Amino acid sequence: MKRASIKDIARIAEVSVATVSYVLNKKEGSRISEATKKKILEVAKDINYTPNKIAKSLKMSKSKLIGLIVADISNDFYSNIARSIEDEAMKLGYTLLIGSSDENPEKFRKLTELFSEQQVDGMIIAPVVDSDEAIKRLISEEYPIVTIDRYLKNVSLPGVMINNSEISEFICDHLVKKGFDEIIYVGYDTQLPHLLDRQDGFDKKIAASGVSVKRLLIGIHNITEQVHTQLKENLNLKKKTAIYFSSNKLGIAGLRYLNDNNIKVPKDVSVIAFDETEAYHLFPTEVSFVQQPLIDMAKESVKLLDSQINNYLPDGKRVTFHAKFMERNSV
Amino acid sequence: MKRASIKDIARIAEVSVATVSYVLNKKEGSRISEATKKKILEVAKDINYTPNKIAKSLKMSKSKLIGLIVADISNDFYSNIARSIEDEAMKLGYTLLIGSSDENPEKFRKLTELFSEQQVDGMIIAPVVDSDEAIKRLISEEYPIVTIDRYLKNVSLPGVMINNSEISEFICDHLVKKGFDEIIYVGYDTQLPHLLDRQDGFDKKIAASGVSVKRLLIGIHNITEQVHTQLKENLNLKKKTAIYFSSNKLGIAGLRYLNDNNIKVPKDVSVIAFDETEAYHLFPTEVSFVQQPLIDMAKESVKLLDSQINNYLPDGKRVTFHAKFMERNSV
DNA sequence: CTGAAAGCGCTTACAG
DNA sequence: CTGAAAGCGCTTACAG
Repeated sequence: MKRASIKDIARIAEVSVATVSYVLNKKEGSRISEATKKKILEVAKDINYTPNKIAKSLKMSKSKLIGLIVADISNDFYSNIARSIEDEAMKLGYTLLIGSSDENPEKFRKLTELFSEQQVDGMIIAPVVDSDEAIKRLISEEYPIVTIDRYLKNVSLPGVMINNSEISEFICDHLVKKGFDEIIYVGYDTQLPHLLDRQDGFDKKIAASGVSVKRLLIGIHNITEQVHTQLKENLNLKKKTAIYFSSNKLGIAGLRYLNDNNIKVPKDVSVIAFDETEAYHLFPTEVSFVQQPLIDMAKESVKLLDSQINNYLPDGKRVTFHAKFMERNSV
Repeated sequence: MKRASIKDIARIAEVSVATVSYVLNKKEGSRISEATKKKILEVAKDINYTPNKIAKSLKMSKSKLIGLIVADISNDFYSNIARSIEDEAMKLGYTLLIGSSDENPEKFRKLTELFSEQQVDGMIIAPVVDSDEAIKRLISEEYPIVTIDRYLKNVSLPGVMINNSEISEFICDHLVKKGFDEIIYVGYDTQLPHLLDRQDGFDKKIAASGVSVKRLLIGIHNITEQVHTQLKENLNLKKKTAIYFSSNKLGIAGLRYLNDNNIKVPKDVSVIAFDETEAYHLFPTEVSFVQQPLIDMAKESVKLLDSQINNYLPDGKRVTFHAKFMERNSV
């Protein structure tokens, strides 16, 4: 698997490696005769030359690699983000390294380390709980980073996110106005700021409304089982109830519970979920959901990273996108 | 963002870079005194040293990078595969580059080129139609490659796949035995061998059965719309009909059509789908489906690649996994 | 218009 | 037990 190098081209074309490099990189400044140019290009083609980007990276201290750390690439939400990031990154000439943290700070740290050792030019990350130290380490090394979806409480980093609190306020208001006896908030038992925001927005409005409320907080493992157990214990069909699922996983788990137990939506209970997934469309009733502008967020995250890499970004710029309530038939 | 190198460690610890390298790599052969060892490790920690894998890669001609080319990372099927590949790759010390081909041979070729220039140690690929040339190019460069999900007709490459033909035969038999008037096969209008196999298995059995059959072959773009149109035109509810959707995308599109048009499963029509997705569980009826052992396939693909990279694999080894029919309530 | 040379950060065979 | 040196495949300031 020994591949041709510019040295080989130089030898065969009887020029110096410098000249080869100039020609291959189409540098304008240095005028090379058309004759040698042509010869070099021919030889390159003949011997199937492909540049070694690793060597170039080493010399240039630029790898054109960016690292993406998500919680789990097999989660619809993140795989959709990854796809848009991939497209945008390619446009700007970057190749994408991907890793999943599983919400585990140790895995997260290892990924940052790995990516940093691979000399990625920057990282797009979805921080996990207790990842502050790993991130501070990156910052101290002046690593370009952009957060996506999530953000850090104590560190100001460029990033993209949605208006979590506001959209939850809106959803809560919407449900309150419909006159439910009880509203159930299904969220995670977590310290992730963006999820706390989601809950806070809801809490603020529900408190003001006086409507009866239950909060089911789910641990991040065995989500499906936990959601089932909690709903079983807490869902009272005698009351006119609405459930607000604050993530796609929670929504899917909850809808599955309703389906399995033959609970009709919106007849027996009303539902609003978070994030879009094809599954919502296959449910007996089309599910109303909160839609994040994933493509725009992903694209913006790459742009933010790219400007950081090229040093023309004011520190800590955070871009907030607006989530949209997509009303269907589940309320 | 200038990071410390072994040169810096050498200078501060007052030893040679060779010695630093030996210590950091814990080479046993060369005995270094405990004192210098300790000193070097201390200095390394003090100045926050992290190895530059790009430099190492260049020297060693091994990048510990592997490239994964799927059709679309935002497709559930591939993101699940990617996740398992990621886990297995990490275990073996590889980092994963990911790219989506969109079934486009030109994009596919670009990705192979990109990955090859980035000096990945090998690639796991889902070939697209007309990608033979790009792949032959890789082979001529003796690039370790493993195919996943799909395979090539004219080139013998190590890879993992399922028994596409057999499982379709099984599904067809199963439906024939249930005594349907008509069976509709929904597949792709494509030349991809593994999908043709899927269709061939079905065709073989349906021909022998004498049951009335329709084949709806869908182009790879605007799948949802096409499936809707085709089903609208071809689904005759007066006959006792079963539909076999031969991919997850087709299944989801088809089930959505049935849902939107209030067609009941299995009362009005019976359904079997391919691949697992959460969406199948949210459908009014639990959908019977063909399950591929994704995790095992993904793990095996990494192992195959790793053995190829390390040169202890007989050429062209192909591993066929057995898909499983998961019977639910949709027939 | 073209080339010799230094250097990016590593590893390792060799010498002492 | 330790170091000097070569080399992986590039780029580029400099000289001619």
